[in-house]
Amino acid sequence: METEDIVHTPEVCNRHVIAVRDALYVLNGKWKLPLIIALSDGPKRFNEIQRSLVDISPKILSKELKELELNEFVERKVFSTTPVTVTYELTPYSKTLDKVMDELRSWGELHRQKIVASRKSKLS
Amino acid sequence: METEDIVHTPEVCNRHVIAVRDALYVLNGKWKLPLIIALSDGPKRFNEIQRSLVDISPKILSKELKELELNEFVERKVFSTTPVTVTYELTPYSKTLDKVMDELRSWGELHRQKIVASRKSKLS
DNA sequence: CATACTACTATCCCAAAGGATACCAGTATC
DNA sequence: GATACTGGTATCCTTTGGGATAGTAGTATG
Repeated sequence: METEDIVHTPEVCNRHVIAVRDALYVLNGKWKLPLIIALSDGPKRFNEIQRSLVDISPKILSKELKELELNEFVERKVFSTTPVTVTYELTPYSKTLDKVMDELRSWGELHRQKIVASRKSKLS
Repeated sequence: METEDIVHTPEVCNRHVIAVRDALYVLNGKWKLPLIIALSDGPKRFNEIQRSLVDISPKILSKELKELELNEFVERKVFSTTPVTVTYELTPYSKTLDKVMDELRSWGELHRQKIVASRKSKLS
């Protein structure tokens, strides 16, 4: 049942390439995932995010948040306090990324272990 | 059982960010995944790959193949025919990416559908 | 003897990503 | 009146990714 009866026509491969690229296009860049993870324990304000992700400049943070908003991973809420406060929080749609993130995370851990192990064996 | 008893300490989040970044670091760029998919139906020679991935220049192809080799996704084999031929093929380790790729692919398809749907609703 | 094939490398160039710094309006605080 | 807070923008700069083009050594083929 789990056997690989995959057909390797150029068309099928091409669809796969496109789908995977679509996914990576949305997730790539230096800050998208750190941002999503930073927001995963609740809404945060602009300056709060900037403080928790050390070394991100306001220009970059602004740009990344806009992109996350466009992709509907993040909702921006404005409160008319004085001064105005703005919060950013994850949308329900962002939860559809959970399995992708889990796989990326566990594979990333596996790969790091492998790298470390192969470094050691080369020091033999 | 599937409930989210995730602890959101900065340390845990940080480990997650690092692992996910490690994974994306290996997969990103314009050509890594097309290359892996291109090799998924068997070994290919350098010029064969270049012909099947239209528009990749030899410099880029060479660089990408070296990186894939470093990460042990691809094995390079030299045959002393005349002229020398070189083949590239996926390693068993590259199969550890299967689940990641599947998740990325299916999420990419989901996301594309969402984009298309939301475009339509905005044309209302 | 010229051309084509093998697998590349070298050089130069352009565009995009990312970052540093200064600045904006408005209000509150010292 | 100076400073600090809110959430950003504007400008300039550097780094990185990627691409175009030409060239390499050695052999074979016309």
